[in-house]
Amino acid sequence: MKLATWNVNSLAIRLPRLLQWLPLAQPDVVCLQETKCEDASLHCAEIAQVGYDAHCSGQKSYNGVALLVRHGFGDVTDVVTALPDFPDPQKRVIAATIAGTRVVNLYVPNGQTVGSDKYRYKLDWCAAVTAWLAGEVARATNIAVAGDFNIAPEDRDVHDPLAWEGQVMCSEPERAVFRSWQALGLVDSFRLFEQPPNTFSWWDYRMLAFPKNRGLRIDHILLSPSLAASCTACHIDRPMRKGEKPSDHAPVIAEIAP
DNA sequence: ATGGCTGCTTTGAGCAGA
Repeated sequence: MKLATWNVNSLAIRLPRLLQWLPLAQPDVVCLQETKCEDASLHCAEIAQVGYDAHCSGQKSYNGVALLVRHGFGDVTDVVTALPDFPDPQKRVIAATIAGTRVVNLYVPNGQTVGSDKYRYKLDWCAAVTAWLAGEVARATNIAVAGDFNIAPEDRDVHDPLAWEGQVMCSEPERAVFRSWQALGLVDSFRLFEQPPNTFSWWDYRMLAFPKNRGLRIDHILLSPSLAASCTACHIDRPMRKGEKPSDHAPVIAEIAP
């Protein structure tokens, strides 16, 4: 399975790029975040034309997640679009069993600033995810948890660790969340392999951050031990951040042998 | 030191993102 995650920052704006990219990258499963559109506006027809079925949990203007599955890849069952015991109008999660692999797609809240109400919401939301994932991991041998985590797990995932020390996305409570998901047995697929230093998945639109490579690695694909054992590659599709109308995030792509 | 961009909004200046 070729599994990708990409925060598109508006599907409506990014649709041409998505439709170009799918046939080139040829992922089997894609986790999209920040679709920013209701389910009826997901352009399923155009996506189907390039060979993908879409399953989504969307809302107008903000948030929204979708799972794209390549035609013929396998059955899609047990679709879930909400966290149990955490009522939330914000659409940030979709999970499905795809060809026997449980795929969980997360758009973790941004958190704004440490100590803010939004930061509290981020930590509470993540705690609800942790409790839910424990059950998901126990039930499924093959499980992948992918998405925009809005957490840079280590200093090497940050262009300027001193400037970011203790800031949102790098704070200790957020990094503890990431480690608690690892403690469930999930493995950071990116770190299974030798990677170039200063490889990031997000760059601010401002401050010439991308040309200066002032970014963070906040988009992740975690794999159960079974999937990690057959994972042959993981990379960040940096060129997707270039050119006309890029998202501020680049896709992360993991390849898992059958 | 601040903000610097992009996308959204009952089309406007303001919010949100990270």
